[in-house]
Amino acid sequence: MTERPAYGADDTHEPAPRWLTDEEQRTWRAYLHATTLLEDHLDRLLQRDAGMPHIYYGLLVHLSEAPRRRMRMTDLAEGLKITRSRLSHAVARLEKSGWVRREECPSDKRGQLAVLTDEGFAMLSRTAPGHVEAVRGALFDRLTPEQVTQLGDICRTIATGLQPECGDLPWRR
Amino acid sequence: MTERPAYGADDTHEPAPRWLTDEEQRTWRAYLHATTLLEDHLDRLLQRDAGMPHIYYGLLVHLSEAPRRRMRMTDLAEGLKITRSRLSHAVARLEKSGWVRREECPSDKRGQLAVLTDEGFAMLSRTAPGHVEAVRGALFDRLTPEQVTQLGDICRTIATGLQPECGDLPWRR
DNA sequence: GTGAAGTGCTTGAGACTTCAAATAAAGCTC
DNA sequence: GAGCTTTATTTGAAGTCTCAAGCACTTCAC
Repeated sequence: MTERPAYGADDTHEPAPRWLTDEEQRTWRAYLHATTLLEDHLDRLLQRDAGMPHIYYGLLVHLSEAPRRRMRMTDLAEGLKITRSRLSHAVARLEKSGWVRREECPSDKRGQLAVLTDEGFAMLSRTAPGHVEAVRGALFDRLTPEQVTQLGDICRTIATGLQPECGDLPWRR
Repeated sequence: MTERPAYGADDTHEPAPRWLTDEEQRTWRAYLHATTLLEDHLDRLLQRDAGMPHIYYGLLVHLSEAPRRRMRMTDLAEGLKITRSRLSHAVARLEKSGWVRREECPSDKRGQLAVLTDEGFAMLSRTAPGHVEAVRGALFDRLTPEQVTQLGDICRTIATGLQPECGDLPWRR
């Protein structure tokens, strides 16, 4: 994607782009393939077993772990690393399915709480084992324990660098 | 997502699910956060600079490297790890923008070739340096060379396990 | 308090993805 | 070479995501 290309004819006076090395390039493509395939795979499985894409499923899991199984919309969006708008649409959809319910926030009249319903909880109970197996089968059963540690470190580094609050670093242009 | 949960009440006679360990769980969440944030980040940048999501950009790059800058639809879909249907829609959109053109396949009348236009090539030349910088800034400049190697190995392992042809392994249920 | 600015959340339109169904051309078998 | 199956691709509808407004409430400063 970001390779030292045949294009990028360097007759401008821009500073020469630091193209990716061969290894970086191979790694980048492997990353794109792995993440594309894994997301598709999990989406397909959860669509079949729970009738929703896996980000929606993650939303329900997140709620299930919150005190009283409810959270402010903004906190939920931050926890899931998605925009409020996307969350709003997602909750609307999950509300229609009956897995989530909205409640007014007592302390702030602008606020809304997303609440996991009993039906939602029951659905998680049913589908969680299958989902764990899918994640294991695609990821953890294929990696060595060292690789799991490495992947965790790498992902934390990437995620940290992309948190919204780091929004105006130079490479964000 | 796939944790040892409060739900999953184990009063059934199913085999006990192998819940994720703490470290696996942390790694899994870090993975989800990193991939979500990185995809959003690159999408936003490329939407701004090239007017398309980064998978479409990847499509153009892939074409730019092919002999005569053209490829059969099916090969392109496989190379990008996306479905033919998605590719079909994507090419239709890129055709409207003028970056890609379709051609009949001489050897197989069912076939179509996606061809990168000169305008598409020029657009890549313009935007590639910025895109490399974005990928570097978010990923390679933050990882050690060892981590880049590790990430490559890990992603290749994941991707290999999810190739379409491995479609009927037990954990795919 | 009152107005200005900020925060929390939703909405609608347009773009993208998925899934299932449709078309058209190969290839295979008798 | 006539059917049957398979392969290559497209289409349309339904669902999801993004972006830019929009509305309602809160906070801050005077």
